[in-house]
Amino acid sequence: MRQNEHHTAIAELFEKSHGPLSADEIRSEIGARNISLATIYRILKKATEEGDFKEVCFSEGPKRYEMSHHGHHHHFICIKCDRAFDLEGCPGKINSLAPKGFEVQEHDLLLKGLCPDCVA
Amino acid sequence: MRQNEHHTAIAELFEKSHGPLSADEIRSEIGARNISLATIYRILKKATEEGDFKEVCFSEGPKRYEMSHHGHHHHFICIKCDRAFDLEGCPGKINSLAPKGFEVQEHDLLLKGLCPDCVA
DNA sequence: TGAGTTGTGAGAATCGATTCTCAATTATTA
DNA sequence: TAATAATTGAGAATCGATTCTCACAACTCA
Repeated sequence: MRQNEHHTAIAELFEKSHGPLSADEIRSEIGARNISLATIYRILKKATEEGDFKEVCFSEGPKRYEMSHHGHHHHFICIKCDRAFDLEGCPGKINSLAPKGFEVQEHDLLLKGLCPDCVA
Repeated sequence: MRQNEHHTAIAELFEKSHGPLSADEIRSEIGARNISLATIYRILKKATEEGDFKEVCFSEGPKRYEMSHHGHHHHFICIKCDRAFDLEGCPGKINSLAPKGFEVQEHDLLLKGLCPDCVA
């Protein structure tokens, strides 16, 4: 596969994914024999710089990535299977939690618990 | 200093701090000549296990710690000086962002931007 | 086709954070 | 006090994540 194909394959993965994926998750999904981690990181870095993909950092674990054209949203992470899920919506007024003097530029919200698969 | 004194010194740091501190920040505050990182990590680990201190993980950077007797609250992190600050309050209903089937156990909220010192 | 360019895999190297090792120090106990 | 036990600092070792290296393979296009 060539760079563009890799890029496309990863973008397709994102589109059908429940949430952001880590380099390692991408590798497992694509199939370890078909792409090396180094290449995945190269694609991710390039696409992130170009604005196609977006980094999503959680408090623990590796960085994850998603398509950057998603609107503002938050995530749920399963404490059992470690998968991340997109959540729709965002409670307003979050930024007003900061006292005067602080200049809020963005906020992250992460819910943790069990995903439907792991609840069962 | 002996273990209890270290513990006490760190707890006092927390009490007068604006927010959670990393091992390295604790070291700078206490004074590098008086305590080694290894010892700080030892104290932090022990006190965390015993429930005195609590880990606070942000998406980037090292773990930070705070007194565990603080009530539920969130944090602000300054993108310039990297310091973390406690925020009071929490918008309710956050957990209801998760769709049916998800079992929410906790949530983290992090505001990012410039602290008063760095705005100036 | 062939010279030059670009992309690749595999594994080594690096990164920051944290933990481990171990000899030296300090406390505790008999 | 002497023997024993616990704690410490300094730096080495380790950790998972990511980046780098480099020989090789696959493109480009004249």
